[in-house]
Amino acid sequence: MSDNKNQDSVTSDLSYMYPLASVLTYRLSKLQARLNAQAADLLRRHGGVPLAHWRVLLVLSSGLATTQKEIVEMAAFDKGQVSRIVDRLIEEEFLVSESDIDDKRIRKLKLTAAGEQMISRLIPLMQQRQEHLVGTFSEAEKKQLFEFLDRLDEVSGKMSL
Amino acid sequence: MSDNKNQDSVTSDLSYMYPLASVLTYRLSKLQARLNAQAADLLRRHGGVPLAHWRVLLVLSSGLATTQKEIVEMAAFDKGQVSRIVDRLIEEEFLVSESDIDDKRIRKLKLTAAGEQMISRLIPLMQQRQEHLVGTFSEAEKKQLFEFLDRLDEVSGKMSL
DNA sequence: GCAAAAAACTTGACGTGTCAACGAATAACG
DNA sequence: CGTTATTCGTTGACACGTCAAGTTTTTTGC
Repeated sequence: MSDNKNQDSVTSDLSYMYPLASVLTYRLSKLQARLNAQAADLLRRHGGVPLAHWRVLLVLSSGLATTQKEIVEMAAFDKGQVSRIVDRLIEEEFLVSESDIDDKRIRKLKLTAAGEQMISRLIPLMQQRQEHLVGTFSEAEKKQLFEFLDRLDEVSGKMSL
Repeated sequence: MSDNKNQDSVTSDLSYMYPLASVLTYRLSKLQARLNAQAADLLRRHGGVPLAHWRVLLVLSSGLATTQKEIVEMAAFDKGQVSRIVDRLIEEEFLVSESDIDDKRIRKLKLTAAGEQMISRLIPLMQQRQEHLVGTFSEAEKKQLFEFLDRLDEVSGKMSL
């Protein structure tokens, strides 16, 4: 009832100077923002953790990572951010760390019971959300969508101006 | 040569627990990150301003907004952020403001010569970038892509868990 | 072995984004 | 009118994200 409405007029208005792609990046960033807000909101309302913390916990819970380096590699997060988030998660007792015997640089990370509990409580919700998001896409459409994203990934990498 | 590689293994590894959509959000956020980095890099390398500042300047230069409120409406930015960015742009003398005679709450914003110059220097680059991004998409594909985004926008709005 | 390079993590600085509370000015309307 | 509601903008607080420099420990390679 207050601020931003008219998504439509925005894109069409700006488009006279940025025919498509700026509108594309605009659209993508708005979509991203909404998806993040939705996820963060879901996590908050169900007594969860901030979104970025959730993502870290999730990677750990999958068993695919036990160190910060692995988290960074798996999820393409920033290592600095991961370092700080892990600190917080340890403070909040969702994680414990022990230093590796063979390599004292490494923090081996493990979920606590509280951590496990939080994850298993929230995972079903997040899965429902995922279903909700892609539920309207047929298999063929999903495939196409991902192909588009692949192509955008590719061109978003190399550009030398 | 250092940190994150293997986009592929990431998505496929995580997908065992998050069949598609989590991968979708993952993919979108990575794509977003790359696009932003690309734009920010382009702006930085050509002596420009930070990305968010650029976006504000762009809306102003289009003539579609002359007040903060209008910027917020046009671009769906946060008004707090716009307030601070406008402050900085004024400090850096890309903008000037004068208070409206009829409504003393309002800051009427105008680009300075330096502001205009910066915009007109960077716009061609940004346009090239846009071309680069969507250049490989046919008209039909663009249409399809945008239809997908519309649909995702829609479901990303309403969800009550 | 030992110096140099690299790895794992930390820290600082800055930018981006969102939310909510607030102040000042204007508009609504009884 | 004058009170109340609304609007425009500011500010504080916090989460998120990126980059670069710095520490400690391990590896590499003479």
